[in-house]
Amino acid sequence: MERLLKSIKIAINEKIYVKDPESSTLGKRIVEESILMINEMGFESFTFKKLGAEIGSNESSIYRYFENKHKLLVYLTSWYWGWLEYQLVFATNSIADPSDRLEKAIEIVTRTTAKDSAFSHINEVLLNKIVINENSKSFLTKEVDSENKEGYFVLYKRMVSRIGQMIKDVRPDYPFAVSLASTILEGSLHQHFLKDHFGTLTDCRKNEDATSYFLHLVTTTLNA
Amino acid sequence: MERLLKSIKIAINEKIYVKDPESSTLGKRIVEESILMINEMGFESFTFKKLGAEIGSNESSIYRYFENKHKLLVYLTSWYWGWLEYQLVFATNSIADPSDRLEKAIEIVTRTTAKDSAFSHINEVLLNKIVINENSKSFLTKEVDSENKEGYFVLYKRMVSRIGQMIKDVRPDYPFAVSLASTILEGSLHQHFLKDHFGTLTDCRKNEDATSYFLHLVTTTLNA
DNA sequence: CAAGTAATGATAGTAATACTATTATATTTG
DNA sequence: CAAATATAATAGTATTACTATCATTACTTG
Repeated sequence: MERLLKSIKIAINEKIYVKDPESSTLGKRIVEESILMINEMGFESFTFKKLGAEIGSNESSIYRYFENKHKLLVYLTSWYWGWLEYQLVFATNSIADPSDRLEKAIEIVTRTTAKDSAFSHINEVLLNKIVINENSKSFLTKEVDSENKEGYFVLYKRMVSRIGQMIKDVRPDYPFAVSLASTILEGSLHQHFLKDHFGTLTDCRKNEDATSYFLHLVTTTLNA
Repeated sequence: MERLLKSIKIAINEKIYVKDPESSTLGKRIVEESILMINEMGFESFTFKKLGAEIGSNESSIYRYFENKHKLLVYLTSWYWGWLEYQLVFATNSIADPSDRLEKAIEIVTRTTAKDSAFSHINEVLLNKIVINENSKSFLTKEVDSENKEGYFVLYKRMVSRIGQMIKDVRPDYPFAVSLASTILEGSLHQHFLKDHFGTLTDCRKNEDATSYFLHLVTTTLNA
Protein backbone atom coordinates (compact mmCIF):
# COMPACT_ATOMS: atom_id res chain seq x y z
CA MET A 1 0.00 0.00 0.00
CA GLU A 2 2.70 2.48 0.97
CA ARG A 3 4.81 1.62 -2.07
CA LEU A 4 1.74 1.97 -4.19
CA LEU A 5 0.90 5.36 -2.73
CA LYS A 6 4.38 6.49 -3.48
CA SER A 7 4.05 5.86 -7.16
CA ILE A 8 0.62 7.36 -7.72
CA LYS A 9 0.21 10.98 -8.56
CA ILE A 10 -2.87 12.91 -7.53
CA ALA A 11 -4.16 14.72 -10.61
CA ILE A 12 -5.02 18.30 -9.74
CA ASN A 13 -6.99 20.64 -12.00
CA GLU A 14 -4.44 22.64 -13.99
CA LYS A 15 -6.31 25.88 -13.49
CA ILE A 16 -5.41 25.85 -9.80
CA TYR A 17 -1.72 26.44 -10.43
CA VAL A 18 0.34 28.50 -12.85
CA LYS A 19 3.06 25.87 -13.12
CA ASP A 20 2.70 22.33 -11.82
CA PRO A 21 4.58 22.19 -8.51
CA GLU A 22 5.16 18.47 -9.07
CA SER A 23 7.26 19.32 -12.11
CA SER A 24 10.30 20.67 -10.28
CA THR A 25 12.28 20.53 -7.08
CA LEU A 26 11.35 24.08 -6.20
CA GLY A 27 7.67 23.35 -6.78
CA LYS A 28 7.81 20.40 -4.42
CA ARG A 29 9.66 22.41 -1.81
CA ILE A 30 6.96 25.08 -2.02
CA VAL A 31 4.26 22.52 -1.34
CA GLU A 32 6.26 20.70 1.29
CA GLU A 33 7.23 23.74 3.30
CA SER A 34 3.88 25.51 2.93
CA ILE A 35 2.22 22.57 4.68
CA LEU A 36 4.59 22.89 7.62
CA MET A 37 4.19 26.65 7.79
CA ILE A 38 0.39 26.85 7.42
CA ASN A 39 0.12 24.20 10.07
CA GLU A 40 2.47 26.13 12.32
CA MET A 41 1.21 29.70 11.95
CA GLY A 42 -2.26 29.30 10.45
CA PHE A 43 -3.38 30.33 6.98
CA GLU A 44 -3.96 34.00 7.84
CA SER A 45 -0.39 34.66 8.97
CA PHE A 46 1.17 32.62 6.21
CA THR A 47 2.64 34.65 3.31
CA PHE A 48 4.67 33.87 0.20
CA LYS A 49 7.41 36.15 1.47
CA LYS A 50 7.81 34.12 4.65
CA LEU A 51 7.66 30.90 2.66
CA GLY A 52 10.38 32.19 0.33
CA ALA A 53 12.61 33.06 3.28
CA GLU A 54 12.06 29.61 4.76
CA ILE A 55 12.97 27.67 1.64
CA GLY A 56 15.79 30.04 0.73
CA SER A 57 14.02 31.07 -2.39
CA ASN A 58 12.55 34.24 -3.75
CA GLU A 59 8.98 35.43 -3.29
CA SER A 60 8.67 36.08 -7.02
CA SER A 61 9.66 32.50 -7.79
CA ILE A 62 6.73 31.21 -5.75
CA TYR A 63 4.33 33.37 -7.73
CA ARG A 64 5.40 31.43 -10.81
CA TYR A 65 3.77 28.36 -9.30
CA PHE A 66 0.72 29.82 -7.57
CA GLU A 67 -1.15 33.02 -8.35
CA ASN A 68 -1.82 33.62 -4.66
CA LYS A 69 -2.05 31.82 -1.34
CA HIS A 70 -5.73 31.10 -1.77
CA LYS A 71 -4.98 28.98 -4.82
CA LEU A 72 -2.25 27.22 -2.92
CA LEU A 73 -4.81 26.34 -0.25
CA VAL A 74 -7.19 25.06 -2.93
CA TYR A 75 -4.29 23.00 -4.28
CA LEU A 76 -3.44 21.50 -0.89
CA THR A 77 -7.03 20.65 0.02
CA SER A 78 -7.64 19.23 -3.46
CA TRP A 79 -4.59 17.06 -3.08
CA TYR A 80 -5.91 15.84 0.26
CA TRP A 81 -9.34 14.93 -1.13
CA GLY A 82 -7.72 13.20 -4.10
CA TRP A 83 -5.49 11.26 -1.74
CA LEU A 84 -8.40 10.35 0.52
CA GLU A 85 -10.46 9.27 -2.47
CA TYR A 86 -7.67 6.99 -3.46
CA GLN A 87 -7.64 5.43 0.01
CA LEU A 88 -11.39 5.11 -0.12
CA VAL A 89 -11.56 3.41 -3.48
CA PHE A 90 -8.64 1.16 -2.66
CA ALA A 91 -10.19 -0.01 0.58
CA THR A 92 -13.79 -0.39 -0.54
CA ASN A 93 -13.33 -1.68 -4.05
CA SER A 94 -13.38 -5.32 -3.16
CA ILE A 95 -16.23 -5.14 -0.67
CA ALA A 96 -19.35 -6.50 -2.33
CA ASP A 97 -21.85 -5.97 0.45
CA PRO A 98 -23.16 -2.38 0.35
CA SER A 99 -23.49 -2.04 4.12
CA ASP A 100 -19.99 -3.33 4.75
CA ARG A 101 -18.68 -1.05 2.05
CA LEU A 102 -20.35 2.02 3.52
CA GLU A 103 -19.09 1.11 6.95
CA LYS A 104 -15.54 0.93 5.68
CA ALA A 105 -15.98 4.23 3.86
CA ILE A 106 -17.16 5.98 7.00
CA GLU A 107 -14.22 4.60 8.89
CA ILE A 108 -11.82 5.98 6.31
CA VAL A 109 -13.24 9.48 6.05
CA THR A 110 -13.83 10.01 9.77
CA ARG A 111 -10.48 8.85 11.09
CA THR A 112 -7.57 11.24 11.39
CA THR A 113 -4.40 10.57 9.49
CA ALA A 114 -1.94 9.05 11.92
CA LYS A 115 1.06 8.20 9.85
CA ASP A 116 2.95 10.07 7.20
CA SER A 117 3.64 7.88 4.19
CA ALA A 118 7.17 9.33 4.36
CA PHE A 119 7.77 8.78 0.68
CA SER A 120 6.60 11.96 -0.91
CA HIS A 121 7.26 15.58 -0.05
CA ILE A 122 3.73 15.81 1.35
CA ASN A 123 3.23 15.21 5.05
CA GLU A 124 -0.26 13.73 5.17
CA VAL A 125 -0.58 13.98 8.93
CA LEU A 126 -0.06 17.73 8.91
CA LEU A 127 -2.12 18.13 5.75
CA ASN A 128 -4.99 16.41 7.50
CA LYS A 129 -4.69 18.96 10.30
CA ILE A 130 -4.68 21.79 7.78
CA VAL A 131 -7.83 20.41 6.19
CA ILE A 132 -9.54 20.32 9.60
CA ASN A 133 -8.62 23.94 10.29
CA GLU A 134 -8.65 25.57 6.87
CA ASN A 135 -10.75 23.55 4.43
CA SER A 136 -13.87 25.73 4.78
CA LYS A 137 -11.88 28.81 3.86
CA SER A 138 -11.23 27.36 0.41
CA PHE A 139 -14.90 27.69 -0.54
CA LEU A 140 -16.37 30.25 1.87
CA THR A 141 -15.52 33.11 -0.47
CA LYS A 142 -17.29 35.44 -2.84
CA GLU A 143 -15.53 33.73 -5.75
CA VAL A 144 -16.89 30.28 -4.95
CA ASP A 145 -19.28 30.10 -7.90
CA SER A 146 -16.77 31.09 -10.56
CA GLU A 147 -14.09 28.87 -9.05
CA ASN A 148 -16.54 26.02 -8.85
CA LYS A 149 -17.35 26.51 -12.51
CA GLU A 150 -13.64 26.31 -13.27
CA GLY A 151 -13.55 22.94 -11.55
CA TYR A 152 -11.55 23.91 -8.45
CA PHE A 153 -13.55 21.62 -6.20
CA VAL A 154 -14.05 18.51 -8.33
CA LEU A 155 -12.09 16.24 -6.04
CA TYR A 156 -14.07 17.26 -2.98
CA LYS A 157 -17.32 16.91 -4.89
CA ARG A 158 -16.32 13.49 -6.14
CA MET A 159 -15.71 12.35 -2.57
CA VAL A 160 -19.18 13.44 -1.51
CA SER A 161 -20.74 11.82 -4.58
CA ARG A 162 -19.00 8.52 -3.95
CA ILE A 163 -20.20 8.33 -0.38
CA GLY A 164 -23.65 9.46 -1.48
CA GLN A 165 -23.73 6.61 -3.96
CA MET A 166 -22.67 4.12 -1.30
CA ILE A 167 -25.52 5.31 0.87
CA LYS A 168 -27.94 4.87 -2.02
CA ASP A 169 -26.61 1.36 -2.54
CA VAL A 170 -27.58 0.52 0.99
CA ARG A 171 -30.95 2.26 1.03
CA PRO A 172 -32.12 3.38 -2.45
CA ASP A 173 -35.28 4.96 -1.08
CA TYR A 174 -33.57 7.19 1.50
CA PRO A 175 -34.24 10.70 0.23
CA PHE A 176 -31.22 12.50 1.73
CA ALA A 177 -28.29 10.37 0.61
CA VAL A 178 -26.17 13.23 -0.70
CA SER A 179 -26.92 15.52 2.24
CA LEU A 180 -25.96 12.74 4.59
CA ALA A 181 -22.74 12.20 2.67
CA SER A 182 -21.81 15.87 2.88
CA THR A 183 -22.74 15.88 6.55
CA ILE A 184 -20.38 12.98 7.22
CA LEU A 185 -17.44 14.60 5.43
CA GLU A 186 -17.83 18.12 6.73
CA GLY A 187 -19.19 17.02 10.10
CA SER A 188 -16.24 14.78 10.69
CA LEU A 189 -13.80 17.65 10.19
CA HIS A 190 -15.93 19.73 12.52
CA GLN A 191 -16.02 17.09 15.27
CA HIS A 192 -12.24 16.81 15.16
CA PHE A 193 -11.94 20.58 15.42
CA LEU A 194 -14.31 20.62 18.39
CA LYS A 195 -12.37 17.83 20.07
CA ASP A 196 -9.23 19.98 19.85
CA HIS A 197 -10.73 23.35 20.84
CA PHE A 198 -14.26 23.07 22.20
CA GLY A 199 -14.31 19.87 24.20
CA THR A 200 -17.72 20.65 25.70
CA LEU A 201 -19.35 20.76 22.25
CA THR A 202 -18.62 17.18 21.29
CA ASP A 203 -18.74 13.70 22.74
CA CYS A 204 -15.67 12.73 20.76
CA ARG A 205 -12.70 12.62 23.09
CA LYS A 206 -10.49 10.31 21.10
CA ASN A 207 -10.08 10.19 17.35
CA GLU A 208 -11.94 6.89 17.04
CA ASP A 209 -15.00 8.41 18.69
CA ALA A 210 -15.82 10.35 15.55
CA THR A 211 -15.96 7.10 13.63
CA SER A 212 -18.26 5.52 16.23
CA TYR A 213 -20.50 8.57 16.20
CA PHE A 214 -20.99 8.72 12.45
CA LEU A 215 -21.17 4.96 12.12
CA HIS A 216 -23.99 4.90 14.64
CA LEU A 217 -25.69 7.90 13.08
CA VAL A 218 -25.68 6.49 9.57
CA THR A 219 -26.54 2.95 10.55
CA THR A 220 -29.59 3.88 12.60
CA THR A 221 -30.75 6.38 10.01
CA LEU A 222 -30.58 3.91 7.16
CA ASN A 223 -32.00 1.00 9.13
CA ALA A 224 -35.12 2.87 10.16
CA MET B 1 -43.39 38.52 19.46
CA GLU B 2 -42.04 41.23 17.19
CA ARG B 3 -42.73 43.93 19.73
CA LEU B 4 -41.07 41.80 22.32
CA LEU B 5 -38.01 41.23 20.18
CA LYS B 6 -37.71 44.93 19.72
CA SER B 7 -37.35 45.60 23.39
CA ILE B 8 -34.89 42.87 24.27
CA LYS B 9 -31.20 43.44 24.08
CA ILE B 10 -28.79 40.66 23.28
CA ALA B 11 -26.05 40.74 25.89
CA ILE B 12 -22.66 40.38 24.23
CA ASN B 13 -19.42 39.70 26.09
CA GLU B 14 -17.79 43.06 26.75
CA LYS B 15 -14.38 41.83 25.75
CA ILE B 16 -15.50 41.57 22.14
CA TYR B 17 -15.82 45.31 21.69
CA VAL B 18 -13.90 48.37 22.83
CA LYS B 19 -17.05 50.44 23.26
CA ASP B 20 -20.55 49.00 23.20
CA PRO B 21 -21.96 49.74 19.72
CA GLU B 22 -25.47 49.70 21.22
CA SER B 23 -24.54 52.73 23.30
CA SER B 24 -24.53 55.29 20.49
CA THR B 25 -25.96 56.15 17.10
CA LEU B 26 -22.58 55.74 15.46
CA GLY B 27 -22.13 52.34 17.05
CA LYS B 28 -25.47 51.19 15.72
CA ARG B 29 -24.70 52.55 12.28
CA ILE B 30 -21.42 50.64 12.30
CA VAL B 31 -23.21 47.39 13.05
CA GLU B 32 -26.08 48.12 10.69
CA GLU B 33 -23.97 49.03 7.70
CA SER B 34 -21.32 46.38 8.29
CA ILE B 35 -24.01 43.72 7.92
CA LEU B 36 -25.03 45.13 4.55
CA MET B 37 -21.44 45.44 3.37
CA ILE B 38 -20.13 42.06 4.53
CA ASN B 39 -23.15 40.50 2.92
CA GLU B 40 -22.50 42.40 -0.28
CA MET B 41 -18.74 42.05 -0.71
CA GLY B 42 -17.80 39.18 1.61
CA PHE B 43 -15.75 39.38 4.78
CA GLU B 44 -12.35 39.31 3.03
CA SER B 45 -12.99 42.44 0.96
CA PHE B 46 -14.68 44.31 3.76
CA THR B 47 -12.52 46.94 5.51
CA PHE B 48 -13.09 49.59 8.16
CA LYS B 49 -11.99 52.23 5.68
CA LYS B 50 -14.73 51.25 3.24
CA LEU B 51 -17.24 51.08 6.07
CA GLY B 52 -16.25 54.55 7.21
CA ALA B 53 -16.73 55.93 3.72
CA GLU B 54 -20.14 54.28 3.51
CA ILE B 55 -21.49 55.67 6.76
CA GLY B 56 -19.82 59.05 6.24
CA SER B 57 -17.65 58.52 9.24
CA ASN B 58 -13.98 58.17 9.90
CA GLU B 59 -12.00 54.95 9.95
CA SER B 60 -10.45 55.91 13.26
CA SER B 61 -13.87 56.34 14.81
CA ILE B 62 -14.76 52.74 13.98
CA TYR B 63 -11.63 51.56 15.72
CA ARG B 64 -13.03 53.11 18.88
CA TYR B 65 -15.78 50.49 18.79
CA PHE B 66 -13.99 47.41 17.47
CA GLU B 67 -10.31 46.55 17.68
CA ASN B 68 -10.41 44.94 14.24
CA LYS B 69 -12.79 43.40 11.75
CA HIS B 70 -12.37 39.94 13.19
CA LYS B 71 -13.85 41.11 16.47
CA LEU B 72 -16.68 42.75 14.61
CA LEU B 73 -17.40 39.38 13.00
CA VAL B 74 -17.34 37.70 16.40
CA TYR B 75 -19.74 40.38 17.61
CA LEU B 76 -22.15 39.87 14.71
CA THR B 77 -22.17 36.08 14.95
CA SER B 78 -22.53 36.26 18.73
CA TRP B 79 -25.48 38.56 18.33
CA TYR B 80 -27.03 36.09 15.89
CA TRP B 81 -26.62 33.13 18.23
CA GLY B 82 -28.01 35.15 21.12
CA TRP B 83 -30.97 36.16 19.01
CA LEU B 84 -31.54 32.59 17.86
CA GLU B 85 -31.29 31.33 21.42
CA TYR B 86 -33.99 33.77 22.38
CA GLN B 87 -36.23 32.45 19.60
CA LEU B 88 -35.47 28.93 20.68
CA VAL B 89 -36.24 29.43 24.34
CA PHE B 90 -39.33 31.46 23.58
CA ALA B 91 -40.74 28.81 21.26
CA THR B 92 -39.85 25.71 23.24
CA ASN B 93 -40.38 26.92 26.79
CA SER B 94 -43.98 25.86 27.04
CA ILE B 95 -43.58 22.51 25.33
CA ALA B 96 -43.63 19.80 27.97
CA ASP B 97 -43.09 16.75 25.81
CA PRO B 98 -39.35 16.28 25.15
CA SER B 99 -39.82 14.92 21.64
CA ASP B 100 -42.12 17.74 20.62
CA ARG B 101 -39.73 20.24 22.14
CA LEU B 102 -36.73 18.86 20.28
CA GLU B 103 -38.72 18.84 17.06
CA LYS B 104 -39.57 22.50 17.50
CA ALA B 105 -35.95 23.28 18.31
CA ILE B 106 -34.71 21.61 15.14
CA GLU B 107 -37.24 23.53 13.14
CA ILE B 108 -36.01 26.81 14.55
CA VAL B 109 -32.30 26.26 14.09
CA THR B 110 -32.49 24.72 10.63
CA ARG B 111 -34.81 27.19 8.97
CA THR B 112 -33.45 30.31 7.32
CA THR B 113 -34.50 33.71 8.54
CA ALA B 114 -37.14 34.96 6.18
CA LYS B 115 -38.30 38.21 7.64
CA ASP B 116 -36.45 41.14 9.11
CA SER B 117 -37.98 42.24 12.40
CA ALA B 118 -37.66 45.78 11.00
CA PHE B 119 -37.49 47.33 14.44
CA SER B 120 -33.84 47.34 15.27
CA HIS B 121 -30.82 48.41 13.23
CA ILE B 122 -29.96 44.75 12.67
CA ASN B 123 -31.23 43.07 9.54
CA GLU B 124 -31.69 39.48 10.67
CA VAL B 125 -32.23 38.12 7.18
CA LEU B 126 -28.86 39.37 5.98
CA LEU B 127 -27.19 38.48 9.25
CA ASN B 128 -28.41 34.92 8.80
CA LYS B 129 -26.76 34.88 5.37
CA ILE B 130 -23.55 36.21 6.86
CA VAL B 131 -23.59 33.47 9.47
CA ILE B 132 -24.00 30.83 6.74
CA ASN B 133 -21.03 32.22 4.81
CA GLU B 134 -18.71 33.53 7.49
CA ASN B 135 -19.45 31.88 10.85
CA SER B 136 -16.65 29.32 10.59
CA LYS B 137 -14.11 32.07 10.08
CA SER B 138 -14.85 33.42 13.54
CA PHE B 139 -13.31 30.35 15.19
CA LEU B 140 -11.07 28.76 12.54
CA THR B 141 -8.10 30.83 13.65
CA LYS B 142 -4.88 30.34 15.58
CA GLU B 143 -6.29 32.50 18.38
CA VAL B 144 -9.32 30.30 18.97
CA ASP B 145 -8.16 28.91 22.32
CA SER B 146 -7.32 32.23 23.91
CA GLU B 147 -10.47 33.84 22.55
CA ASN B 148 -12.51 30.92 23.78
CA LYS B 149 -10.98 31.35 27.20
CA GLU B 150 -12.03 34.99 27.12
CA GLY B 151 -15.59 33.89 26.49
CA TYR B 152 -15.94 35.03 22.89
CA PHE B 153 -18.04 32.04 21.93
CA VAL B 154 -20.31 31.57 24.93
CA LEU B 155 -23.51 32.27 23.04
CA TYR B 156 -22.72 29.72 20.36
CA LYS B 157 -21.72 27.19 22.98
CA ARG B 158 -24.89 27.79 24.91
CA MET B 159 -26.95 27.08 21.81
CA VAL B 160 -25.23 23.75 21.30
CA SER B 161 -25.60 22.87 24.98
CA ARG B 162 -29.29 23.64 24.98
CA ILE B 163 -29.97 21.42 22.00
CA GLY B 164 -27.72 18.76 23.46
CA GLN B 165 -29.78 18.83 26.63
CA MET B 166 -33.01 18.55 24.66
CA ILE B 167 -31.62 15.48 22.94
CA LYS B 168 -30.70 13.98 26.30
CA ASP B 169 -34.22 14.68 27.52
CA VAL B 170 -35.55 12.56 24.70
CA ARG B 171 -33.02 9.75 24.95
CA PRO B 172 -30.86 9.91 28.10
CA ASP B 173 -28.83 6.87 27.10
CA TYR B 174 -27.81 8.15 23.65
CA PRO B 175 -24.07 8.62 23.95
CA PHE B 176 -23.56 11.35 21.33
CA ALA B 177 -26.08 14.00 22.33
CA VAL B 178 -23.68 16.93 22.22
CA SER B 179 -22.02 15.82 18.99
CA LEU B 180 -25.43 15.46 17.40
CA ALA B 181 -26.36 18.94 18.61
CA SER B 182 -23.24 20.50 17.10
CA THR B 183 -23.83 18.53 13.91
CA ILE B 184 -27.33 19.95 13.60
CA LEU B 185 -26.22 23.56 14.11
CA GLU B 186 -23.11 23.50 11.95
CA GLY B 187 -24.54 21.02 9.48
CA SER B 188 -27.58 23.16 8.91
CA LEU B 189 -25.45 26.16 7.96
CA HIS B 190 -23.48 23.90 5.67
CA GLN B 191 -26.54 22.47 3.92
CA HIS B 192 -27.81 25.98 3.26
CA PHE B 193 -24.44 26.93 1.83
CA LEU B 194 -24.42 23.85 -0.40
CA LYS B 195 -27.95 24.61 -1.57
CA ASP B 196 -26.76 28.03 -2.73
CA HIS B 197 -23.43 27.03 -4.29
CA PHE B 198 -23.03 23.26 -4.66
CA GLY B 199 -26.47 21.98 -5.58
CA THR B 200 -25.14 18.53 -6.41
CA LEU B 201 -23.81 18.03 -2.87
CA THR B 202 -27.12 18.29 -1.09
CA ASP B 203 -30.67 17.04 -1.37
CA CYS B 204 -31.96 20.30 0.06
CA ARG B 205 -33.42 22.35 -2.76
CA LYS B 206 -35.72 24.55 -0.74
CA ASN B 207 -35.09 26.01 2.69
CA GLU B 208 -37.59 23.69 4.36
CA ASP B 209 -35.71 20.66 3.09
CA ALA B 210 -32.95 21.21 5.62
CA THR B 211 -35.52 20.99 8.39
CA SER B 212 -36.94 17.75 6.96
CA TYR B 213 -33.48 16.30 6.60
CA PHE B 214 -32.34 16.98 10.16
CA LEU B 215 -35.72 16.15 11.62
CA HIS B 216 -35.60 12.76 9.95
CA LEU B 217 -31.96 12.24 10.90
CA VAL B 218 -32.48 13.00 14.56
CA THR B 219 -35.78 11.19 14.89
CA THR B 220 -34.55 7.93 13.43
CA THR B 221 -31.29 8.12 15.35
CA LEU B 222 -32.99 8.62 18.69
CA ASN B 223 -35.79 6.14 18.05
CA ALA B 224 -33.43 3.28 17.26
C1' DC C 1 -24.95 79.82 29.76
C1' DA C 2 -20.11 78.98 30.30
C1' DA C 3 -16.76 75.58 30.93
C1' DG C 4 -15.36 71.14 30.87
C1' DT C 5 -15.56 66.63 29.15
C1' DA C 6 -16.46 63.19 25.97
C1' DA C 7 -17.23 61.72 21.21
C1' DT C 8 -16.12 62.16 16.65
C1' DG C 9 -13.49 63.70 12.59
C1' DA C 10 -9.37 64.87 9.91
C1' DT C 11 -4.87 64.11 8.80
C1' DA C 12 -0.66 61.82 8.81
C1' DG C 13 2.23 58.13 9.31
C1' DT C 14 4.04 53.10 9.65
C1' DA C 15 4.85 48.34 8.82
C1' DA C 16 3.20 44.64 6.38
C1' DT C 17 0.74 42.43 2.57
C1' DA C 18 -0.03 41.16 -1.96
C1' DC C 19 1.29 41.63 -5.59
C1' DT C 20 3.95 43.20 -10.73
C1' DA C 21 7.86 44.33 -13.53
C1' DT C 22 12.50 44.23 -14.82
C1' DT C 23 16.89 42.62 -15.05
C1' DA C 24 20.55 39.46 -13.77
C1' DT C 25 22.26 34.90 -13.06
C1' DA C 26 22.17 30.03 -13.02
C1' DT C 27 20.88 25.59 -15.07
C1' DT C 28 19.28 22.57 -18.50
C1' DT C 29 18.96 20.84 -23.07
C1' DG C 30 19.55 20.30 -28.01
C1' DC D 1 28.80 25.61 -26.66
C1' DA D 2 24.58 28.36 -27.64
C1' DA D 3 19.97 28.94 -26.77
C1' DA D 4 16.29 28.39 -23.98
C1' DT D 5 14.42 28.07 -19.57
C1' DA D 6 14.22 28.55 -14.58
C1' DT D 7 15.30 31.00 -10.69
C1' DA D 8 17.01 35.00 -7.98
C1' DA D 9 17.51 39.78 -6.86
C1' DT D 10 15.85 44.16 -6.67
C1' DA D 11 12.62 47.63 -6.90
C1' DG D 12 8.28 49.48 -6.95
C1' DT D 13 2.94 50.07 -6.21
C1' DA D 14 -1.52 50.04 -4.14
C1' DT D 15 -3.85 48.49 -0.30
C1' DT D 16 -4.46 46.94 4.38
C1' DA D 17 -4.47 47.33 9.10
C1' DC D 18 -3.58 49.71 12.00
C1' DT D 19 -1.61 53.99 15.67
C1' DA D 20 -0.97 58.70 17.02
C1' DT D 21 -2.03 63.39 17.23
C1' DC D 22 -4.76 67.20 17.08
C1' DA D 23 -8.95 69.73 15.82
C1' DT D 24 -13.81 70.12 16.12
C1' DT D 25 -18.36 69.28 17.58
C1' DA D 26 -21.82 67.79 20.95
C1' DC D 27 -23.31 67.03 25.44
C1' DT D 28 -23.36 67.61 30.29
C1' DT D 29 -23.24 69.80 34.52
C1' DG D 30 -22.37 73.28 37.94
